[in-house]
Amino acid sequence: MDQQTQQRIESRARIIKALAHPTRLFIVEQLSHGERCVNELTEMIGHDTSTVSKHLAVLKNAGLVNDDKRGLQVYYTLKTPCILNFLSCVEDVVQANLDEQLITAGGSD
Amino acid sequence: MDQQTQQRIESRARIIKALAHPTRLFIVEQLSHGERCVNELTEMIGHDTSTVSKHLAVLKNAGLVNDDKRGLQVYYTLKTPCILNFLSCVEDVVQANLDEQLITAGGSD
DNA sequence: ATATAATTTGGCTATATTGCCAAATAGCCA
DNA sequence: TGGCTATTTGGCAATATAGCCAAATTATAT
Repeated sequence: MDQQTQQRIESRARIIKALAHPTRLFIVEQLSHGERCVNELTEMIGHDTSTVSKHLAVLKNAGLVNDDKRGLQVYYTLKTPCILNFLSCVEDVVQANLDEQLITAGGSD
Repeated sequence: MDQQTQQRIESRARIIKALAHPTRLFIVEQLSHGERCVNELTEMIGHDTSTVSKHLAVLKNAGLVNDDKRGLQVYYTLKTPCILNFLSCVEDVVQANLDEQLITAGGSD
């Protein structure tokens, strides 16, 4: 594997990693409905504000969200709507896995 | 956040997590060109066979690949082609990030 | 200036992940 | 059976991640 391939793959992995956490997926889903400030997200998520803030920092670092400070609040928005298509693909996999489990469970043993 | 939402999101995160590693992304990319056995992948990746085998187990557990033992080899195939669309979206984000860095680097300071 | 509210940062512990080595397993062939 | 090859499994050490609390930062209003 040449170095260019390596780097390309690592860039991608960094972004996917940023999405690979339930809380951050939830945030992305919320932002797909419009901007949200840290406080709103924190209330929905039920973790410490600092934890939510750190998750947002991860998403921002990956280039997935933008932040916009207005007054005391910082409003976050989704930067890349195509992420949502990605998520619907992931949902297909979830469904396929469930179907398979049904088949496995229902099959002869 | 109700329990159903929680579970849905965790299912998704599990799958995304399986993709969130350079080696596993590389494997998925290779499999998009056709089936590969563990040995072939190991040679390309340059890690221990056991390491590659464990990465493959992660992908399999997430329902992303199938394995098929034929003789001594185990051949792995991609189970969900839509994953590739997902990756092309990720690539868009990579590009957007790069572009932004160029702008930032070139901007006035 | 002070008080208050929203957010971020630093620091800590607990847990999870990665990669290696060694050993176990599975299939083929003599 | 015994040897050989491909793959998986177990176990360990190093590193990364997540969450909490406390403290710092930023903006508003009195």
